[in-house]
Amino acid sequence: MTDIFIDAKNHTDHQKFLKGMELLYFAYRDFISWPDDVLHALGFGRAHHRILHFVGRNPGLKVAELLKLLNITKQSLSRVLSTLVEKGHIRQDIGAQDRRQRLLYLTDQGQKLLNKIAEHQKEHMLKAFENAGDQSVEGFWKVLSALLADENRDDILMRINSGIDD
Amino acid sequence: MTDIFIDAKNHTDHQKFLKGMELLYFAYRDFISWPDDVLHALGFGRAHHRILHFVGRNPGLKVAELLKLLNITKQSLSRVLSTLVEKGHIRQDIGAQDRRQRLLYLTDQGQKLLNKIAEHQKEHMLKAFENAGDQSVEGFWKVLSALLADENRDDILMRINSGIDD
DNA sequence: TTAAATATGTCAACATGACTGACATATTTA
DNA sequence: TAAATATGTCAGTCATGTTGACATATTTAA
Repeated sequence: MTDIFIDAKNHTDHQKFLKGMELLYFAYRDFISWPDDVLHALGFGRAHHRILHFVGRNPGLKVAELLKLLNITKQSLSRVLSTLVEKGHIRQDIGAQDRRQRLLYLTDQGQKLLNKIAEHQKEHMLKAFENAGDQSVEGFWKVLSALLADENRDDILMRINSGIDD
Repeated sequence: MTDIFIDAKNHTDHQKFLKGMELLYFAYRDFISWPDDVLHALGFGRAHHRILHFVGRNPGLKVAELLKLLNITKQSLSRVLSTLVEKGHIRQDIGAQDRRQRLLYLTDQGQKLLNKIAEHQKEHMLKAFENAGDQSVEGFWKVLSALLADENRDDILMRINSGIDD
């Protein structure tokens, strides 16, 4: 690919917009929609994966926090979360200070499932990062951070970066 | 935000993966899911938007090409495309060389609708690009290009870059 | 010239993951 | 003790995808 296709200065605003929009659409699609045998064999879908992911990343997450992260209603969450609890992938502990709260944790089984699911995506993304180079990865992060909704940005960046500087 | 949160060298592979994955998820979601009054008032959804977009970008697109771009079945496309044709936003011309083909074009009405829909997203993305800077935008494009599925990459990049060097 | 392949469209049934509205229970707070 | 809060559940709906079967018009190949 010749440089003209990457050099942002050679693009009009409208071309930048179209390119960003289309690349984001196709790349997101290709990244999330791989043949997901593991999940499907268990009767799970992407909604289950998302819950496993965020509970794995935030052990002790409260139901209300998960709802806010996923930006869905409790009725939507209920069906999906219930099956994960029933099948022993997620554990719900009663809150220590507030006994109304349910604190969510992955069970060992849930952790194993999550690891298995993530394998392919991890490989895919790290290969892309390697091909693009560290400087491009930093640009990728910067643009994505800027694309976040203003109301969400601080919250999300804090969550995402927690643990990086440990 | 201190530099440590952006410097890729300070991340382990697993941290890079998690950060890329979550940022991509949240940024994509925030970018596509704005309060879409214009579409909704007409009884249209995101599927309609996608068709308007790709037909607008590729005038004379064949149905088969659109199906391949969107990666959906013709049955799925049918419902959505039909309503767009019925309501006068898309025109289907019979192919000149091959009369079995239907070549898709936006009508003036369709073009107006698309412009209206794109307004907010264009503003959102260009503001993000401005905040991040041209160098980051180039990194953003590079990583997204690398994230495309290998089978799709050449095709998609050719489409996306067509018109940039005119 | 006819048979097969191709491009498109349509009917029907189903899956997933969202939504709204109404209501129930347990627990904490004012 | 009453109100607010955190969670859960029932029931119905919607948007968008899927598979399978079949129909029509047109082009291509034997």
